[in-house]
Amino acid sequence: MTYANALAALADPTRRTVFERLRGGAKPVGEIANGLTVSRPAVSQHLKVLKEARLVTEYRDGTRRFYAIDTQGLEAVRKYLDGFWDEALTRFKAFAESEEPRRGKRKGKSK
Amino acid sequence: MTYANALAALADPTRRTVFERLRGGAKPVGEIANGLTVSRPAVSQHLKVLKEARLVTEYRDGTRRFYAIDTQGLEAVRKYLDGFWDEALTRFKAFAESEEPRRGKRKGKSK
DNA sequence: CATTTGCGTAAGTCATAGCTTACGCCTATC
DNA sequence: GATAGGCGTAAGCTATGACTTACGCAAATG
Repeated sequence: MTYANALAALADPTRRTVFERLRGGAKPVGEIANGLTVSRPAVSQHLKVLKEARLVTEYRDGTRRFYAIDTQGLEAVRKYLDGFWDEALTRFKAFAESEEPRRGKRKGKSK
Repeated sequence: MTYANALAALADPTRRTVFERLRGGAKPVGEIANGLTVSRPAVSQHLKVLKEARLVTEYRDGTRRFYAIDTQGLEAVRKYLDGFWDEALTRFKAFAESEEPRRGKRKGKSK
């Protein structure tokens, strides 16, 4: 059930920011934390969560710890989401959209 | 930023259960809540969150409210995740994997 | 028109998640 | 071998989110 951990990990905004900072490639913790509003220990804690969710990998070089994106967690989430694109689902969706207007008022407001 | 709401919505286990119950097609609230460990009002609150995240749509039939999966939220998340599959990323991943063993100990243990 | 069915919403409780500061462990360097 | 850099972890605080019960509203039903 890695997809569950990955979803929970990606749900937090600052943790997503940490994760997104790894887009360009592997970075040590200090560099990741630099410029963020939260403290460096907070970043360490986020990285721990991301690691357990298979979203990042870690390797050490001297005194530093480099973190890089791990595609395992991403793939797990992707697979989970793909399970909702069944033809049965989209077929129903088409049905609902043609049925709904007859029922009456759809709430057009966004938020 | 719908993907952010969708990720937050899918992070909760019981909310995911609610969402997954819509796989077979649209269902009224009572039917969704039936068999779950949480109360029906709790389900209503979850559906509200899912709706704001564009993960479900709602339409009414008499006194009932039917909920069905909305692919908008799913697509938003999918797009977000796809942004991490850049060639630059996978290229780096290959680099890291060839570089890492030389550095020494990789932590092979899972949890 | 009173009652029932099917919901959403309000209010309040409780657990948890994210943050901080303080501390301690490695590794490198002098 | 002492010092400094780079992190992870522990402990504690606080906000938030998931739940409950109580209530109220709209549509169907008699």
